[in-house]
Amino acid sequence: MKIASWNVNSVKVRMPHLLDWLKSAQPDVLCLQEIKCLADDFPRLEVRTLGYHVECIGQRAYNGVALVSKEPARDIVTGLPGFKDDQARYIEASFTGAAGEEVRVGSLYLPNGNPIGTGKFSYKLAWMDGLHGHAQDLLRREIPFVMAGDYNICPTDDDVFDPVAMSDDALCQPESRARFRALTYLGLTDAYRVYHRDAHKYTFWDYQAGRWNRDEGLRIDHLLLSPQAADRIAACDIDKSPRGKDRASDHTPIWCELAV
DNA sequence: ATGACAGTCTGCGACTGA
Repeated sequence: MKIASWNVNSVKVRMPHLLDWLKSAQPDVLCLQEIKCLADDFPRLEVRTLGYHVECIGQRAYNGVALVSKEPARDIVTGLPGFKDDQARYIEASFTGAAGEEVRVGSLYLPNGNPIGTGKFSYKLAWMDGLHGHAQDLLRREIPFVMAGDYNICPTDDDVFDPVAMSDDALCQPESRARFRALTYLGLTDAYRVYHRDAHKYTFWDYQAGRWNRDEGLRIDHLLLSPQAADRIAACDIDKSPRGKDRASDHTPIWCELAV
């Protein structure tokens, strides 16, 4: 089962790239973030033409997350359980692997948190605490699950093109990183690091200052795997090709393959 | 250097993002 995550920065604008990527990459489940529209305005028909189902939670102009899947989603949950949130940042559902095994997949868009020292940063930390609590609940079920999305966290300085320039950024704060590590201490695995140990591998490049052309980016989109999912991981990589297109999102997809 | 991005709607400027 191929599971991917991509912050598309407006699903309407990115529709051609989204359709191209679904056709070429053939993910079983694609988690989208920043669809930036109401759920009713998601361009479902085009995606349906390729055989994919859509479940999403949206809002006007900002945020919004979706699950795009070959198989219909089951037991859908919208909003991070146990966390009162007026922003559309979480959706989760179950899918069935080839061997008939249930896999739970969450698509999350963690708050950016800038600038630090404001309510935006405390909201980010509270959201991460909520995610930690929900991960604990899912772990008790002992089923394979993947928490996929834009975490807005660079786990270490290796994940940042210029750690000094980013030292005051919410994406690199010790409090943000500690909470990301706490998820791994629960037993979750950063799928990318199972296969890739090298520094300076990115999933995001700012539109400004020629960051893409200079390969100056951030690794902020992550696939966190439960122990039962990590036991079945067969591959994981970042697909940089969509970022090089005209009118690209500032993020590019990350995907993993689970042998289920 | 009056610059150098890209989405959204309160829309032709402000807000948000990372």
